[in-house]
Amino acid sequence: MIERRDVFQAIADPTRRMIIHKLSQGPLNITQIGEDFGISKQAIAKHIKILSECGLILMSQKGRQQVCEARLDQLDEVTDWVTESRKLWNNRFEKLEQFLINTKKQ
Amino acid sequence: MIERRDVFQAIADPTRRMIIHKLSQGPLNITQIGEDFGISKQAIAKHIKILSECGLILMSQKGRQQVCEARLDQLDEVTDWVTESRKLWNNRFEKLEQFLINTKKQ
DNA sequence: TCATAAGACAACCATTTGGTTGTCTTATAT
DNA sequence: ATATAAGACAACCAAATGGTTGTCTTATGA
Repeated sequence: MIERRDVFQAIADPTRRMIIHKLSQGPLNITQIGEDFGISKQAIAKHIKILSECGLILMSQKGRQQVCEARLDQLDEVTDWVTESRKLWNNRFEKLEQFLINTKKQ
Repeated sequence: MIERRDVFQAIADPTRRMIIHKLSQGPLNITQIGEDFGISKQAIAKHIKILSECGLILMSQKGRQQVCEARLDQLDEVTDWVTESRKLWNNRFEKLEQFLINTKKQ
């Protein structure tokens, strides 16, 4: 099995997508993030760990609080892959056409 | 736990991303997709099932072959979410600014 | 015609995932 | 000064994931 724990896997979980959405509007600590979610603070902390491990959020200490800040540049990896796949997909007919031309030649 | 098995989860696996990449260039049957991957045909078939379940590929019978064709429109869901999050994130300073203005007023 | 290749179906397995609870440390606010 | 809130750390758990192998059915091509 190949190394996982990348941006794609990070945004695969709906809870983590909601966390990112929430943090997009400004930094929050772990307790604040946990509000509105029906899960324990520990569960949130685990999600935070995953998100920070792949660079989607930045942590900073502020007293006893752990402040989380979104850092969405890494999402480029996702849009890049989608764009690339879409590009290939849109060209798929050209490939077919080329094949038909080559076949006719013979 | 919330319902998973969506496009985000489908593209979370690197093998499935490679399958999509391969199919972006034209339809293939399951055996053909399996070539170059170091895993069993059955494993490939499982990935195909997941991808077709969330509409990223279309299946069609051709004799005893199962032909798979990419259908990447569903990836909009991903780009839409990324775009939306990015938009919020880019506006986060305006929010802060507004807060500071309101604070000064008092 | 008949061996064979394509793939469905099922059982199984180890690891990962997403969550829980409990204990411990340490800043903070009254 | 001290109760308390924030969160780290660890152990635990059920379910999901990504893979395997074996058997069975059925089109196909020599």
